[in-house]
Amino acid sequence: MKNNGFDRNAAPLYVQARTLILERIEAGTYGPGKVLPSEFALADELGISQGTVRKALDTLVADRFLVRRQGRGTFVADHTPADVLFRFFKFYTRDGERVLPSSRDTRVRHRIANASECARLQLECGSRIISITRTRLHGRTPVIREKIALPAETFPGLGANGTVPNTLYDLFQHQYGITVTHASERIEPAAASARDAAHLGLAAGSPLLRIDRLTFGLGKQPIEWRVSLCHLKGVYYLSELR
Amino acid sequence: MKNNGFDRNAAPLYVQARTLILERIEAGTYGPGKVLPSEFALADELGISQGTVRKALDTLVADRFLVRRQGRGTFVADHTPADVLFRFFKFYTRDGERVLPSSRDTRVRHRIANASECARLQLECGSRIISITRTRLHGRTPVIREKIALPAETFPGLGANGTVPNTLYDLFQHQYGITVTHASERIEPAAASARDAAHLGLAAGSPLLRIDRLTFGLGKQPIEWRVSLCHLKGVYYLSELR
DNA sequence: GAGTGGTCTAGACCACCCT
DNA sequence: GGGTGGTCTAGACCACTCT
Repeated sequence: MKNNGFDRNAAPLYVQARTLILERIEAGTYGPGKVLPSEFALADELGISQGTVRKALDTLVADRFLVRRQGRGTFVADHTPADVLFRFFKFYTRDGERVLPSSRDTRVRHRIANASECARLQLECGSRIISITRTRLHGRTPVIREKIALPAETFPGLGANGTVPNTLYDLFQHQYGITVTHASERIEPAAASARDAAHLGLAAGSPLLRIDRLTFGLGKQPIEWRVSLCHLKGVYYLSELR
Repeated sequence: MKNNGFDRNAAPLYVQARTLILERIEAGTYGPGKVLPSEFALADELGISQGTVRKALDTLVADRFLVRRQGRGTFVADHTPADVLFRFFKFYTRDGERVLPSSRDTRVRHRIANASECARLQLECGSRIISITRTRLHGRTPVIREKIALPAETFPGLGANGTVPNTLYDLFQHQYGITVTHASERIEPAAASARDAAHLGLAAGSPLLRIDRLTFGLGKQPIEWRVSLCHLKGVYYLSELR
C-alpha cells in the first residue's frame, strides 16, 4: 500500500481523506455539480482502500457537501436557489406550504463598517462592507424587512451595479466559490418602529419577530450578518428540533 | 450463516437489524441507560456479520437512540433532565449562556379535549387530556407563560396529585417508556393579552414570541401540544440551520 | 488479560445508469 | 457491457476500560 503522504500516526485515514477532499472542493478542484473520481480511483490515488474512501465520502454526504447517485457517481452539492431557500428560509403558511419570497425596495451601499458590524462579522475596525436593505414579499404582501451586511473583501464587485439577486447564497457558491454551511439565528420579539412599520404596511408598535442571523461558510469567520424584522401575517417560522 | 428470520429479498439487512433493535428499545427489552449485547453477540443472534450490525448501530447512534463508549459497550440513550433541556429548550442569554428555567404557578387539570386540542393531538372527539399551565422563570424573572396539553390515555396518573416536574420529557422516558425524538415549533409574533401580561409582569400589548410546539416520540401521533408565550427580556431563542 | 468499540483492508455480489 | 455506488462478509490490528 503506497499511502501517499498520509500519516498513519495522526488522525484516522478516513478523516485525513475527508479533509483532503474538502480542501479540493473549497479550492474549486472539484467544482459545484461536478462528478468526483470513483471510489476506487480515489482509493488508488490516496493509497488507501475503497472502504476507507467510502467512509470519508459518507461523512461528506451527511454534511451535505456531496451527493451520491447510484450508477452515476458522487457529485459536489450544487446549491440551486430552491435548495438554498429550502435550507435557510424557514417560513411556511398555515397550510404547511413553503413561502417563496420575492424582493422589493432593494438598496445596496458600499461603506465603512460601524462598530456592531465589525464585531458581528469579526472584521478589523475600518473594514469596508456591502450593506443591503430590502423588503421581502409573500405574494403581494410585504412580510419581512431585512438588512444585510457582507464583508466587501470577501465579495468583490457584488452589487456594483446597485442590484442583487433574490437569493444570495447560490451566488456566493457559483460566483465566489463560498459554500454556505450553516447559520445561527437569534430570535426575539420586537415592536415595529415607525419606519419599519411603513415598509411593512403596519401600525407602528405592531409585534414583530426580530431574527438576527450570522451565516457561516467553511471558514470560522462569518460571511454574512442579517437582521430580519418579520410581520408574518398568516405565515410562521418553523423550527425543527431533533 | 443462519440469518434468523431476516428476509434477504426485503430491506437491507442493516435496516432490518436497526428496526429490530429499535423495537426492543421501544418495548423496554433494552431500557434507558442499559448496555446492549456486544456487536459480535448481536451478529451471532441475528445471523449477520458484525460489520452489518455496526452499520445498524451507527444509524441509531446518529439518531441519538444509542450512545457508544469505547471499551465499555453500546448503551441506550438515557435522557437526563439536562439532556432534555439541552435539546428542546432553545433559550440563551446575550452572553451565549444556556437558560435553565424553573417553574411557578403550575396548574394541572384533567378534562375533555376541546376541538383544537383534538385536532392538534390527533385524538378522537371526546378524548380526555391533561392540561398544564405554568409560568417559567429565568432566575427570578418570569419569561414564559406556557400551556401544555397531553393525551390522558398515553400518560395515566400523570399530575394526579396536582403537581408535575419541571422537566417533563425525562419523566416520559423513565415513567412511561416514551422517548421524545423530535419536536416541531411554529414561531410567530404576538401581542400580550391582559391576562398573560399579568403573569409575565408586563404591560398588555407588549410584543411576545408565540411558540406552538408539537412533540413526537417514535409513533406518528404527537405526544404533546405546547403553546409558549415568551417575553425574553435579555434572552433569545436560538435556531441553528444546517 | 479479556472484552469492548474504532479503524482498516480485501473481496464479493447486487442494482442502477449510460452508451 | 462496463462503470458506478449499495450492501455484505471476514478477518486483522488498535485503543480503551474494567477487574
